[in-house]
Amino acid sequence: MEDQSRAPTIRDVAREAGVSKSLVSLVFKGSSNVSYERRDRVLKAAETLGYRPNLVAQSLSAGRRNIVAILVSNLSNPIFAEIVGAVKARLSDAGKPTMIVTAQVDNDRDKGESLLDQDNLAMLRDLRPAGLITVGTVPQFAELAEFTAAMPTVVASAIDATDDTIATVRTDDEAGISLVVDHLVDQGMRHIVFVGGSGGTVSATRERAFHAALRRRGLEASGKVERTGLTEQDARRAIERSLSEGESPEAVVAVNDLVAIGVISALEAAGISVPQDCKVTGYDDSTLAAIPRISLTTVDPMNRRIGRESADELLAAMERAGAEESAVGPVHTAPREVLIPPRLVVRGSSQ
Amino acid sequence: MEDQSRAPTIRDVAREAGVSKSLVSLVFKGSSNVSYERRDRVLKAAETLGYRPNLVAQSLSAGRRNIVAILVSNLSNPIFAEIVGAVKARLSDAGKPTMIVTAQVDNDRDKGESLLDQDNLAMLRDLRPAGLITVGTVPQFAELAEFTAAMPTVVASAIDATDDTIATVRTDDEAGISLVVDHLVDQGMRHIVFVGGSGGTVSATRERAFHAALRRRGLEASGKVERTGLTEQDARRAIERSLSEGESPEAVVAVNDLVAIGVISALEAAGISVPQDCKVTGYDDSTLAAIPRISLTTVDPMNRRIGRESADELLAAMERAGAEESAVGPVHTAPREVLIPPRLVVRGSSQ
DNA sequence: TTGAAAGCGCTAACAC
DNA sequence: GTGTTAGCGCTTTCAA
Repeated sequence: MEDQSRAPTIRDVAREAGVSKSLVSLVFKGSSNVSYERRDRVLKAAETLGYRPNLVAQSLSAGRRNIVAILVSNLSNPIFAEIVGAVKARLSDAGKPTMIVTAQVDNDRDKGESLLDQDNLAMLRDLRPAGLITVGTVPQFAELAEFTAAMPTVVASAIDATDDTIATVRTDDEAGISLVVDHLVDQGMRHIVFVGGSGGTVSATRERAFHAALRRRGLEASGKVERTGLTEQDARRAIERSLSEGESPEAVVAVNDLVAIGVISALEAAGISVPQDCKVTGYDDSTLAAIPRISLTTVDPMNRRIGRESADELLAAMERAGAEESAVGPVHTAPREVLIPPRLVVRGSSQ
Repeated sequence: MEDQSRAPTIRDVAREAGVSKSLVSLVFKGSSNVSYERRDRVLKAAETLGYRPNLVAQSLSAGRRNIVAILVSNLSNPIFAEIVGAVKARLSDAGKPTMIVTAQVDNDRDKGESLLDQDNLAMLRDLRPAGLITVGTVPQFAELAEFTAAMPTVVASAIDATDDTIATVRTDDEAGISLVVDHLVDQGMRHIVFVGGSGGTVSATRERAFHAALRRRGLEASGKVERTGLTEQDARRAIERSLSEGESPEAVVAVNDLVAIGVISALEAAGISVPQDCKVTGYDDSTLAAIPRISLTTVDPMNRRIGRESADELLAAMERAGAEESAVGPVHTAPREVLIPPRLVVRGSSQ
């Protein structure tokens, strides 16, 4: 048993193997310019000592930044778990260690305005990751400029990108909204209301898609829009208010599942039963939607695929960045906006 | 505008202020042994240069480890967001920067067995935080031994602690289960079934509490137990199976909200309506429970309070650890197991 | 191929 | 009070 009082360093390994520090470093970098015999000695020594390179020291020592940071918008959306899982799996396969940190925490003190977690960002910055993948809509995305300027960045499942050096991988909102609108129109629905968020690019995009889809079916006149917050409660209150002052719709296309559930709650509280009197659809295919008591027709954004392709985009961007250094001119290919075709999931709320 | 090509270092600040590196370091540490005039000069210089200490370098340079790590079990439970939010708020107030990382990711490749994310742990280890708070049940908790041995640790909302140097802050399961059992028995229920997980300390603890509560009401004979996985689907299937081979219960106490919802689904699929034919309760007071279509009677574990008190425990433990260094003998107070009294939330599923 | 030496940005004795 | 001097663990020229 070795001395466990302190983690072994590269120096310990060097001594044990009877070589220099630098040689050990080379071996762990996977350099090919090391004789087989010495590489073996080093590896053996590391093994017996239980040596593991110190990532912090690696980060500090200029340049070497192998790790990829995954910045998750927040902890309150289980959807992100799928995306992050897929991202991580892909990156692992490519030999890239990842670090998952959250961008923001739901602090009830500053209710409403969500803020970036500066502590986390500071740490991340000093760690100098080789690349960054943000998952979900990150508040104040522009504040990440020092990251996005310094390393390849991919935005997954959001429309945050502030400039065209950032690739985006997200659901094809147009296609998704089309799916539900067509599904409803095919059943004879004419007076359809879109319930979306009041701010945010996702809501805006889906709202636009809603109008486009109606137009395509020759129904541009009959589309109405209701804007609310993006939670079940907000949606419920907004619909309750709106019901009290107008006629009830034939069908509702909600911007996401949570809002859809709020809509259903409000409708049923007003004696309008779903789907008999009004059909409702969501977007996300969250676990909620599948619960029989809810049984919500929704759009599956294919989160795992979003994650996988985000990782691929980042890998490609990192490769490009690497090539650029050794090339004469910039080998820059414009980063892409990858739209993942979604899938309609029909359940009880719409038929 | 200063040179933006590289982040300013302590050296730049020292030069700008006309002092030595160490003085700058002292100022940023908040040492009182610095003349007012020089402190001011340093602060001014830092300001104009836009200097910010490099956390990685600080971590590496022995000893100084001011940051607290918050290790979140996983990304799929929104409950954790509340706890983490409260932890972070408290720690921030105490001037402790925090870093939130996830312990594990739902990787569908190793379905079933969830594993610790070794990349994240490696990074965390090398960062040498001053303290650790784990939130939720962390798989393979024993593997965190090198952390728990090296720094004050608090387990929030789980029963993971492997030894008595680790404090635990969690819901008082006994009290919580008592609340629901009493609520049901008071309504005349006699044949009550507990549906819990097959592994895991939380399930075991609540199951024990279930029996104790029945005993207290003189009903020890009538309690039955059904063990399943901890998801809605698992629970649904288990109950469907069990219904096909036995009589239906008067009431069900589920180990958590998700399981409760699975139970409700299975019961209603079998034509047993809730709450008319069978009452059901959950545990967690997740956002799900409040949705009108679900309207689940449940136990609110007071997550924000769990978070707050976890932070307090850690702060106390860190203080003790600090004092210990300068004291003659160990000033060790046994770490506590703090039980937070929960609150019954009565909704439609039980009345 | 290998080793020596100079840092990365910061902290912490130790002197002055 | 303030500056000097060693490192923390690692990478990376640059010679040999």
